[in-house]
Amino acid sequence: MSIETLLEAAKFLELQAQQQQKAREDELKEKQRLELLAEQRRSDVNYNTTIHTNHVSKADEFRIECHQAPIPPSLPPPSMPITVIPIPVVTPNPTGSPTQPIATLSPPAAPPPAATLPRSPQPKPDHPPSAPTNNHKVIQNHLQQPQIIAPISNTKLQKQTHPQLVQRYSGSIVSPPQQHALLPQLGPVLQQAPLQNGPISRGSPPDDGRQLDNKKRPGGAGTREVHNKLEKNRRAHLKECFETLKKNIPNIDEKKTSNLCVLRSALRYIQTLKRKEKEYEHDMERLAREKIATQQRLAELKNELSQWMDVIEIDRVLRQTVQPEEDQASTSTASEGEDVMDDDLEDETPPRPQTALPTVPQNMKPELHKCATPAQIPTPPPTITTTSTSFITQHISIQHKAPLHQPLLQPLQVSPPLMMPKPAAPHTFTATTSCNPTISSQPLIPTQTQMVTVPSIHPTVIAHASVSHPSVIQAVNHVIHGGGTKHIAHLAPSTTTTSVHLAPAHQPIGHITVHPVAHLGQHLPGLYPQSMAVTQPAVVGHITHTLNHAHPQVNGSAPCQTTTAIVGKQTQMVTHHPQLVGQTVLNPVTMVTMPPFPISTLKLA
DNA sequence: TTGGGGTGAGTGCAGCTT
DNA sequence: AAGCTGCACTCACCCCAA
Repeated sequence: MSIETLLEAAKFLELQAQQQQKAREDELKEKQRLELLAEQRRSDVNYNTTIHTNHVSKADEFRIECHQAPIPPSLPPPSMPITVIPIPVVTPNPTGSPTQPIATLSPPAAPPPAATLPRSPQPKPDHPPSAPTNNHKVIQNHLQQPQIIAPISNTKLQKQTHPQLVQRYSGSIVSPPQQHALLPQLGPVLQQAPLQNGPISRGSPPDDGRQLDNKKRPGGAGTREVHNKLEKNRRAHLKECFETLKKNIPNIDEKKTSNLCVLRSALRYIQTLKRKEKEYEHDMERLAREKIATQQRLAELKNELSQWMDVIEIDRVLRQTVQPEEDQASTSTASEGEDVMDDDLEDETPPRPQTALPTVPQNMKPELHKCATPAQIPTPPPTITTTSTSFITQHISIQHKAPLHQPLLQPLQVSPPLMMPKPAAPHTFTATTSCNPTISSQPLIPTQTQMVTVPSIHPTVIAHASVSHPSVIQAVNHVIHGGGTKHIAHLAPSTTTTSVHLAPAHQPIGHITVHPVAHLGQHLPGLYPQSMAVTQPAVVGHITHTLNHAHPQVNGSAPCQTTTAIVGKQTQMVTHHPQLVGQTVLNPVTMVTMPPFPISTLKLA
């Protein structure tokens, strides 16, 4: 039996089926006309029918077959029904003897299968190519099932499943278990026999007989279909995970990266992160050690300074300087912007429109208003401009609350009003940044201000300083108000300057604020465009604290806003002691070398 | 055109759970 | 013991570079 004959038979059968179907449908109406059409078809639709069948999906074909199933009695038994070798017919043979397929192949043996599944014209075209052996025929029937199952499946799948399955099951097709394993993939129609019995027939003796050789559970709720679905999901999930991982890896090519590359990149990235983490830990340790050393140095310096100053002399100086304090401050800050501040201090009124240096009052305005009621905000004006946020945090918090056990790196607790920076002139940021530690002062610092302060001071240092000897402050004051003849003589080019703010006495610790003379650069841009104020906040804090407690009267009753105004009246205290300078600057990070300039001029300015 | 790499899919097997 | 799940193997297909 050649392929051509099979094809011919298939075409013939299909043609007959179509004819009969149409005839039955229209038999009553247009019987004669239908017959004429049928005649015409017979004459010219030979190829059309084949094409049509080829385009009809397998599922549809099988549906047609199912519909045609009851028809067979009326149909003449196809000469070559062998094309459809129903699996149930083949498989029931427990022995799995290959003789059965052969029997089905033989035309005489065809009728029994045809009874179960009547002639199907379509398989015929498929059959001949795969008909070399009986086994292949059986396989082909199996292989057709996937196509039937998923008519939507693209040709790729069909192509794929075909050779693969053929190859895999070429030698074991006869074995019932595998046939059974393939059954779940059968189309809805053909599955009817096995699938309808599938779960049910699992325990059925015939099925058991078929599954004897199957090590796996035969039917199970899973079967191949379910398992394949699960496997698909699993692979999809895997893919998703890879994509997620890929997204989380920086500097990785979005497109041309295989999973292997993703894994490698992820590994490298993780290693890099670990390295960085270690580096940061080392840095933290180093900084901690430096901080401790700095604290120790600071304590030593304070001790030396306290011993160095004569307490009696300091008291005398302080008494002398109590009254001249304000005068000197007002005189020393004769620059433009400080007129307003003086007015503020004296009148305790909101700053009037700026005259010469409008920016400064603008800076202070928000703070002045916010500090108008010291009771509400007992915080001193954050006049410290620094390049270190941590320093701001720690220093201000200490100034405000004077916690001796302030935790390291504790975020700054600043009242919301103070936290609000007010956009203003470039000078404004000076006060703003000092208030808001979140604003990194480093990039915001305008160049014209050129303020550099000692950034990192540990709270403990400040706390310690605040309770240390008042003689330090007195000595400083002595240096300043006492003419400074004695100590100013010691001024060196690299001078550290600090300014002391005198705040009202009723304010808590820190309302006498020691801050860098950053504003000095503002007030004296022409003189010292690059003037740097290097501050040792710890010492300063101590000084302020001591001053505050030692001479509350100097503050008078100026409210908070005046405190801010004092900025302009600040006593530009030049603390210059060779030891101090040489010893306090331990951490290069906290040190800013000042350009040499005449201290006397600076003080007078 | 061909070989290699990557990926999707099907399947078998083993371990675990019920 | 049956069922479920995950892993590994294999194959086919696609894409790309030589």
